[in-house]
Amino acid sequence: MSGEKEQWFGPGETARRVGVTTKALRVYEREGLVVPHRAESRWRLYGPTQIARLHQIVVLRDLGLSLKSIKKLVGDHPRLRDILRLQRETLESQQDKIKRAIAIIDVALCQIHEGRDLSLDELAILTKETLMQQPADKKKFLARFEALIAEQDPTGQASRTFDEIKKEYDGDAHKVALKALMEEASRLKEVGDVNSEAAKEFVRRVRSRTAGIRRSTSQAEQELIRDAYTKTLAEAQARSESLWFDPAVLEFFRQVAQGMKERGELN
DNA sequence: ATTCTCACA
DNA sequence: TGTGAGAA
Repeated sequence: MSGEKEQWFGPGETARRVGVTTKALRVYEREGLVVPHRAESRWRLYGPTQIARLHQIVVLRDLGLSLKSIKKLVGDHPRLRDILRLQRETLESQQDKIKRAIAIIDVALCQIHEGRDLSLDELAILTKETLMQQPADKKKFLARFEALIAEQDPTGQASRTFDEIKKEYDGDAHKVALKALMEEASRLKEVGDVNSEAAKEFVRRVRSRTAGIRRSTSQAEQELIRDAYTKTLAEAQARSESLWFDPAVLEFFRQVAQGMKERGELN
């Protein structure tokens, strides 16, 4: 083909051209990502194929991929699109982690601000409660939830409503407030009286917060979303996936609201 | 300016 | 996932 002879470089020159250290080259070799040729002298020699592969390795590494995943990717013939999708997912999950950490700090700061001094032990408990939840499962749950809504939603109106609800509750302040609400709900549910004044008061309070959403959403859409939720929950439980909320608490308040409706205590 | 191994972060 | 030391 071309008159140009194949060029072979020693470790130093190769490292310089690829933008890594010779140490790194040998780590990649140890992990089975590149196999350089050897001169009689036992010196490593890197040719065009090796250099090309090294370039692939460094670009994937700069994306934050582990050597182990890079090994799988360069060995196979992956579409760049698939690599980027994969990496996007892991970055998103890291982002979730950071967001949860911030939420924990916000809750702690909030309590300190109120004059309540947290011990490290209490912070540890807070961390366990908030950080231990599985972001992957949560995302999976929400994705399935949305998919089921879309399935039964020819006009797309219910999906738009769901999007709005998600946006509405996406802020950190809302998340902290929501967490407080869930804790209160959990305590009320432990009491177990669906007709207690406290439970009914709680329902009224939550409904007043969500009045706007309910007003702008048709009965049919609300039912559609409810159905999708029930199905998603059933599927998740069938796979015994962990959830970040307690479905029993929601069911408890569904009963409270049901009772109130039957007695005409709700509009 | 290279090889290898080992300890260390 | 690399780095630095030390011997060859």
